[in-house]
Amino acid sequence: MISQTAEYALRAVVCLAQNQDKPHTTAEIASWTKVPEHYLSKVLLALAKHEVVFSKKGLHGGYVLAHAPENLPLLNVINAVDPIKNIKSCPLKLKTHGTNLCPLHKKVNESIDVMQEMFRTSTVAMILNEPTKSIPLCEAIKN
Amino acid sequence: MISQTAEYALRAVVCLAQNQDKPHTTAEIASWTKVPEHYLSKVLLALAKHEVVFSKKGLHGGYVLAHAPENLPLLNVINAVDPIKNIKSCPLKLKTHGTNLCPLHKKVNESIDVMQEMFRTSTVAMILNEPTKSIPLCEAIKN
DNA sequence: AGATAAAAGGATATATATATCTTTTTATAT
DNA sequence: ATATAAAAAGATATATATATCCTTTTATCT
Repeated sequence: MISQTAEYALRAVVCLAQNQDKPHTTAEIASWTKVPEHYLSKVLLALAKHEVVFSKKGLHGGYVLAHAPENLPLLNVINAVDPIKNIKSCPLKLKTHGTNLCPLHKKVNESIDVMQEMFRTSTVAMILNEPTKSIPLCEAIKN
Repeated sequence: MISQTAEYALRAVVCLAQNQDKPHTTAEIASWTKVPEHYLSKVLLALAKHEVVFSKKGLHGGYVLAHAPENLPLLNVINAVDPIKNIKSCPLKLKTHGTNLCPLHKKVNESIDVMQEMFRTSTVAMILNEPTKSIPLCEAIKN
């Protein structure tokens, strides 16, 4: 339901949230998240453009989170790379429908709304703090 | 959130549900639903393979619904052409995670579940019967 | 049986998403 | 100032989804 690119973006952001000590390079993040490095570079670019992350150029540069994990909904991350878009008007371009969606498209739209709402109300902090055996991106397992 | 192909499939099925008098040809359905005819032909093939529709070959043939609209969840239509798949195991192939998803992938999976549930509990009949000004696929508007 | 209408199937084209590689620009530290 | 590390940008490749066209098979009617 979310694109591969959005999944990559989420991984990168979770990774940065787990390592807020200093900027991290694309290469580092790629290795941790198992995302193809040069593709990740584009993903991080998009995240920077949307101010989800902050990029620091030059020596000892890299990427850092632009917001505290508590203030960073997953939806913002997804929308930076692959926006979840509502249906605004009839996909069949039926003139009489226009912006008044028929039941079919209302239902499809409703599902999009629900999805947005789920990701809007889930922050990166929630992902980090949820009690679990499997730590995101890490082989380690809690006891 | 659902693919173009899934949208086409939904349109075709709603169209057949609105016209259950006799089999309808790919060309007819294409014209009503505004789906590219030759692409629709493949979509209908997939729907037939999954027994969502029934195909009748030869003269006066075409496609008919294989089930009453009341017994046809939208999910069945979508899954015939573009299955909504849950995440079964860690996308990073982390050995220690395996089938025990981390919070990030649990959340993503949860959103997939919700989506499935919405389309599972919505039937084609519900789409047809919902009171509305905009009738699916039709320019006509109710008063 | 023959003509015809329709689905089924195969081959190909186009567009979009995903991925890789190389060069350029920018900032930092010495 | 210079060297270096890093992001940014550009160009290209690959894969997948979407779309089109053409041929073959199947069923129906006269």
